[in-house]
Amino acid sequence: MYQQPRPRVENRARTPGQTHPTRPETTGLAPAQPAAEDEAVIEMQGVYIISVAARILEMHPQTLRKYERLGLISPGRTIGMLRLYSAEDIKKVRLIRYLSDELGLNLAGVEFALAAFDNMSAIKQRMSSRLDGIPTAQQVVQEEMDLLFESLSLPVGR
Amino acid sequence: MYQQPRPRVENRARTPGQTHPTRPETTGLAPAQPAAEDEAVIEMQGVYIISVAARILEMHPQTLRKYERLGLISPGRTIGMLRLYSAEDIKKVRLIRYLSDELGLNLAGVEFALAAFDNMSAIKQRMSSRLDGIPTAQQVVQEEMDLLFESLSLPVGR
DNA sequence: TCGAACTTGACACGGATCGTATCAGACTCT
DNA sequence: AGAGTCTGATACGATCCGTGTCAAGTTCGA
Repeated sequence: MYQQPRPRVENRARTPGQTHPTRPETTGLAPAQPAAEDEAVIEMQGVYIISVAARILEMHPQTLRKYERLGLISPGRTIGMLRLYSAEDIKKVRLIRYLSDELGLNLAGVEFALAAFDNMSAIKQRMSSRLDGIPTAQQVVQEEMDLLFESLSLPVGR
Repeated sequence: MYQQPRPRVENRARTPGQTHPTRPETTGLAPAQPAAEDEAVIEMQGVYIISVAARILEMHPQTLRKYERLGLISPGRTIGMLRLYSAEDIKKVRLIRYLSDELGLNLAGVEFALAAFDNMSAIKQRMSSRLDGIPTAQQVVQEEMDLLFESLSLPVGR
């Protein structure tokens, strides 16, 4: 049914606390689609409230909230502060779950891996940019960095 | 009889079917340092048996053995199979402890981080090598990759 | 406006991990 | 000979993680 055991460590990464979330004014995020029975329809919308996202991912809603509390994901919000999970968010949760379940990382490790992944992407971008006039070198960097991503058992596209 | 808890690296090939650490004949694993006759093998320039290494690191010997069992470190051996920790090994244990204690990674995360680090070093090397004729590009790669190491809070020199 | 579903924080559980500790029996090295 | 190390096995107390529940308040579609 649900998930099995996980490793350890719980820590930082949190936005400055407030007793209650402040609504971001008139932020016009598209409201979640009402609960249609057909999940295919729901998936096509690309934005889901937590209960739908949890169902899609087959994970407990509390787990998704915890991931957010730890700063691993940052789903959008409705004007009324309801969480809205985009396709990107769903994808990221799947990556988190892979790192946790398959590789056995705890959440601190997941945080580290995600940061490493982001930094690698950024550096790859910077190198490519700085090698603008040298296509040969750009090619090399492209190939090798993709190799690096592969070696970490991480999907290249995020 | 070996690792079950997690799909983890279990290596350090050992001759199977032997009751106990079999000494690999007279040619087997030599101490980390080639020359061995002089003085006790134990005390040679930066090479320590487990009890000494544990004292230096202020860690439990069993913890060091566990790290080795998980493939995180690979100390040398005397002809009699006693573990010999080189300065490099000590350094690596300190890195492991940093990742574990300071960053909160579990051992699976440490394994991931060490692998990532090794892969990054290797890729950096490969890029530099392939950019042999383009010193400008080599410079860029050098700088950016060092930046990447820094961003991971990892010591550049291993 | 009603009610379902959401928000928050808090607390607790079972299982797993990790460092530490101990045991017995065999072996190494001074 | 004796201290120290080797092996595998077992066990412990903390801690972590996913899950679950609770109360009290809010949001939003119908």
